[in-house]
Amino acid sequence: MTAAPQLTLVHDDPLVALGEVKTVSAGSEIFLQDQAASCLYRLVSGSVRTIRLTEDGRRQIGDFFFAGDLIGLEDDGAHAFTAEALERCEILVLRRSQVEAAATTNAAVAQILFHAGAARLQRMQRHLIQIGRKSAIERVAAALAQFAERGDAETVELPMSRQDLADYLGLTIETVSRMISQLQAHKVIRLNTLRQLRICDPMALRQLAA
Amino acid sequence: MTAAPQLTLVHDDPLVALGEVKTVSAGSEIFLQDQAASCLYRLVSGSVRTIRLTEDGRRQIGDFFFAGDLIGLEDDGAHAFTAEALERCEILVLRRSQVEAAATTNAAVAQILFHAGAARLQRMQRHLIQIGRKSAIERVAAALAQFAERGDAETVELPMSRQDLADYLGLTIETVSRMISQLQAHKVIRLNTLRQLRICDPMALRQLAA
DNA sequence: CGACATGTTGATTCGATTCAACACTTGTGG
DNA sequence: CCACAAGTGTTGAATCGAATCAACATGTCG
Repeated sequence: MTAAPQLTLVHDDPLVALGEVKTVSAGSEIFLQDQAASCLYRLVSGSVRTIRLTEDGRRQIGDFFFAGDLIGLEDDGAHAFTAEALERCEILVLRRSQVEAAATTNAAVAQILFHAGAARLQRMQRHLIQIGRKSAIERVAAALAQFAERGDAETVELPMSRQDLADYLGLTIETVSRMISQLQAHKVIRLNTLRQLRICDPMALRQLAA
Repeated sequence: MTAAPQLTLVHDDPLVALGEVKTVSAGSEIFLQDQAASCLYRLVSGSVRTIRLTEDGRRQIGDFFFAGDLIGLEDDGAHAFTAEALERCEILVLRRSQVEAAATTNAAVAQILFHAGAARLQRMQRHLIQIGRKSAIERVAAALAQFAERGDAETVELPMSRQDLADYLGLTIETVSRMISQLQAHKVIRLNTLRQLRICDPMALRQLAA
């Protein structure tokens, strides 16, 4: 479950031979909603959000991605979401056709795709429960706890805006803000800056995340 | 997107050789939450729901499955959900290890797994948006519209209870009931029985589904 | 420094939940 | 076959949590 360190990842990764690494600047798009999905992307460094905009302007964040994650797996024909770099990113760009071909001859590649796909589905299921059956405070606590798992320290970086968080959790920006304030008031977390916080009471956070 | 007729499916399916068909009676479990996920299941006939129960008793339906669907794809180590037959079902039981092995030598099998996985992810994304960003009436309308796509007639069978629908949509049973009543009052649908309805105004339904 | 974007906080409103009563459907045994 | 009971679904009234509307604070960047 825990991501291998980056360097190891890049060197061991049998996918590396199948594509090339590109650098993407903060805020720019990696692929667009409704575009043909001819590529897969392995995020080498940085962080990415996937967004879907509905006709009437509602916004849903599909997920946030970090180093090691495979992006674009769910898009068979066309991309259902737009992927945007939250900060400067390095991404390994892979032709979908090439990867699928490789998977039939190289068991390691097939393994990677299976596991990445299954992991993706499990993350989405967790996300579904978060959104479908949890209160505002639980959703925010769960999201923070989740980000904390990534960086193993108790210091959590939030590369995304409050609006992103809101659209990820199916809440409004005001509610997210209120819940974060509430967590602070209860000494569960402490904001260093708006985008960086320390988890003071991990137990309480996990409990709230339910 | 539209499921092939059952017979064709079973005969053409390269997975058939890899497993055996079993019959499951209504209400019984196909696999259990947190159980080791050693098998995949191809639903040959009938319908299935996947459920997750949280410690504190909240219930979330992962999805409903119908003939042709592949169940258990998302579960790499252990099953995140319990799968239960909504009615008498025939299921093709496949050893996961065997299928994965077959995928590396048989491109058709690999294809099936990729496509099924991608389709699953896309359904979940749609589900996520439904739950995260839609009102009660939109969620119910979207769910009915979705079921209507399956059976190509305007008559829709609902093999699941109102409670299932509620837990699928992240609503309460009362709200689901109210929304269905409302759709009836507006002549968008008409209940034949509690579990079977006719869509009188497909345009309006699609519009409400947003 | 000043301007604009981002985030916070408060007051009010609104939609969905909760609690409660009632209706319908289904299955069982007398 | 009917009576009854249990399960399932519907409807109404009151409540609650999150959204909305609005003002203000803070952070960021030219």
